[in-house]
Amino acid sequence: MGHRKKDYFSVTIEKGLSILNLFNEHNTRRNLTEISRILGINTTSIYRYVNTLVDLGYLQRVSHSKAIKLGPKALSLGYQFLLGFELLKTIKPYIDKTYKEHGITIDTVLKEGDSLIALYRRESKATINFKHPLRSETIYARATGKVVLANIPSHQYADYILKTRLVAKTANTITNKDELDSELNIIKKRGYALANEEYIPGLNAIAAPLINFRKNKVIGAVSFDFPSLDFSIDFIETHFADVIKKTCMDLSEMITVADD
Amino acid sequence: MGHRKKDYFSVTIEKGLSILNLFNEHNTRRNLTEISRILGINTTSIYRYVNTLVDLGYLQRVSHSKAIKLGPKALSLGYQFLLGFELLKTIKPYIDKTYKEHGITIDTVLKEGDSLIALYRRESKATINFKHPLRSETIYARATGKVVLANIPSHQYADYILKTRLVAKTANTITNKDELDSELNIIKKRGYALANEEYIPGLNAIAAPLINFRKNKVIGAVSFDFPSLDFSIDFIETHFADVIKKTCMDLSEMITVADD
DNA sequence: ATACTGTTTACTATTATCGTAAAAAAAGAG
DNA sequence: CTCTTTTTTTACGATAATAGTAAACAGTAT
Repeated sequence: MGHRKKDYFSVTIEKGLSILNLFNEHNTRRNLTEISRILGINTTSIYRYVNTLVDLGYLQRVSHSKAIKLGPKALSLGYQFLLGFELLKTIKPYIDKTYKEHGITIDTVLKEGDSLIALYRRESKATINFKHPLRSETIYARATGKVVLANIPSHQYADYILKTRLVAKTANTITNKDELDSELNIIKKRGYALANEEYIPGLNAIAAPLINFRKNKVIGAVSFDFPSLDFSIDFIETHFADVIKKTCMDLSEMITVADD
Repeated sequence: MGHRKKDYFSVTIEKGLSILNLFNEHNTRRNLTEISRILGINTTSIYRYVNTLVDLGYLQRVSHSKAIKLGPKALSLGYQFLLGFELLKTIKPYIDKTYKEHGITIDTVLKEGDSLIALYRRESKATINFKHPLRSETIYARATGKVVLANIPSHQYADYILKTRLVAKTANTITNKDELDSELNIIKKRGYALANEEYIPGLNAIAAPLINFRKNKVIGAVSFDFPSLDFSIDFIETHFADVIKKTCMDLSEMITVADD
């Protein structure tokens, strides 16, 4: 019986990748025990896996220490992934063009389960560098997240809202489910979402959804981000609502065509 | 006996990663048989592995076709790798600063076995976009490669030159071993390498090595790239030799400290 | 010295994977 | 549309890879 998730699934590969996933911007170094503890896998197994990954060059031992860090192979695989990701290739030129036209910060995200994944970002020099995470779970607090939630099928939203606790990221985060409901209704109708410092203090945003028209499914969102000090929500809405709707409509068409 | 490379090495992980490695800028889609053929692994095994990677989100089936492409998990892992790679974090601010000061195209590469891996690149707007590969094997034809070769231990160079056939990338590529030898001697002495359209027609470059002083080992190189039409080799040498030497000296110090 | 924490090695039982073979599903040809 | 060819998916027994215990080893702190 074992605990194989299903047939034709390789648990070993899953474990190997879960190790690589432990390394990121905030955790550049880890040791065996730490990895073993986090993943709940026997030290000896971790030893074997890490050894393998070191041999292959994806990980590297830090000299004179037991710490392990990412190796050069990881770097080149990283670049390969970015360059080989079709959706990114499709949207990048268009985002770049829009960025040049308006000189604003543009954030593109992809829906993955109940999270958002950073797809591509261009930053206005004027903006303070707001640090968005690569993957964010608190999607109800972001313009991109709200516009995604507003466009998923209602049963899917019901599931989501049932298991999600609305935690305040800032003073403005919507933490009441009824309030979120009616906000999402408005968003769905008008085709874009606004976020008034709901995610990060000092950050205002407007977002519209990316839709695969063939499957009639929301797959992500695009947002324009502004420092709230210089750009009020009203100003953003009057000046950028049409732009972002147009941007997302164009991108959605490109995506639908590219996605077969 | 099997064919385990050694104990404490997981063949399965190696295979899983070799599949992911097949996807890149030029090959965004592949099918099972293709993967099986390239890697020389049984179709059924590939089926299991690909299934796993699809389940985990690293790969994605293209709808209404048997093709497979990279999935969102691959994208986020890609970003994670770039952000989590310590060396990149260390050198990036300095390269950015140098870029801003001089407004030239700067290429940073890492030595990995007998290849060079792209570490970080800033491009001058003025330059035509020369497409450097992420990983290049013909290192004897590049300024960065030559400066690396000039600084590896002589026995290592002997090994390298024995197994390498010097193929002409352009009319100017050095394809004679004796000629390369004396060129490398000069490079070693003066501390920087010049490449006069040896790699890509129309591209001139000057490069200096990145050295880990503690281990006394060359780990990569930095080059400034110029369109040969506007920048002669002589001009580049007189104006940028000192700059690149200083740049690499500073970076080498940072690297030595950061690398424990 | 001694205890403590973390890494590496040795060694079998277990079970995941391999690989043959055959069924099913697509794709292509006529 | 039918037949052929190619590709994907399932089934299953043999085999070899991995898990995991236990113990040795290395490094660090007390």
